[in-house]
Amino acid sequence: MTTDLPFAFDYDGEYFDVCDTLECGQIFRYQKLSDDRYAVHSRDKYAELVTADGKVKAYTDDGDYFWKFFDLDADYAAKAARIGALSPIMRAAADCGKGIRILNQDLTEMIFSFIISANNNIKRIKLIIERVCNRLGEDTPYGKAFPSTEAIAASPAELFAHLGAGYRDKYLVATAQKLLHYDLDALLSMDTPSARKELLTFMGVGPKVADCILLFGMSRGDVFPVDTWLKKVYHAYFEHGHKDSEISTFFCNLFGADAGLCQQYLFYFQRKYRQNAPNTVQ
DNA sequence: GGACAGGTGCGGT
DNA sequence: ACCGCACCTGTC
Repeated sequence: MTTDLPFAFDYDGEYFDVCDTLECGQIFRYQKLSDDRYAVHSRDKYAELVTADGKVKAYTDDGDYFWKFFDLDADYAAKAARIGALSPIMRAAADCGKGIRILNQDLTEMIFSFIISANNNIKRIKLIIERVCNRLGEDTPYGKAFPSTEAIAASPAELFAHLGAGYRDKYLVATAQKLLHYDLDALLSMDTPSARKELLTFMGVGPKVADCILLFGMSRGDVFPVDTWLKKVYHAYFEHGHKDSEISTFFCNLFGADAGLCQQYLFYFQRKYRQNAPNTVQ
């Protein structure tokens, strides 16, 4: 245990699996310390989570923040039961991923993180974000904070290329400069379709990244990010009639307000049991 | 060495 | 509005 990190709360583990929650593609700033211990960074905050005897214990300076971060007020037993009742495949996916929580993360951090995630794999995304934080983030008692919009906007694009972001370098700077004079509270107050349309005007944000920002950074459960894994899921377990660009809408119509959690269950299910064809990302 | 995974921007239609 | 290609890095 990191020294002088206070105990904050514990939570029954049946519907809160730290490993499954952190490793299903919604967050990139975490480390596995051992089989039952994980470290998590969000903004300038830090927590360690220890799983033992069917319970998760959180150690952090800001228990309120991480309680909300892990969505612990929501009833995932009810959600998983409702989703599992939809079909045999959703039953299997919900049973497999019932420990997943949809994280409530920082909006700005999600925008930059998922721009980096585009056309990229989790291992490399984690590495690039870590380098960006080390280079531009403020010091905290437990490591670097996620960089400010100002710090990213003031950096030359070449810096991000040098840190491994490749051709996404200019997307980061362009979006940071746009956000300098942007009202994110207005974005947060929009309905989901309007906010999605607005996010699509950000450089480096397409349909998939916009849906990830809405789901993980704006607490919008009624979106369904479609990446290559979900395209495989669609063709393997659902239909064949839709073009790739229509798959997200198909799943949103099917799952409604639960679409985002259904996506996480299916993503995790596919990665856990069906990781034959695409990159085996670790 | 060469193919390919991984989403978005852009130019052409 | 839709389609096809370029883009960067890592892995097989």
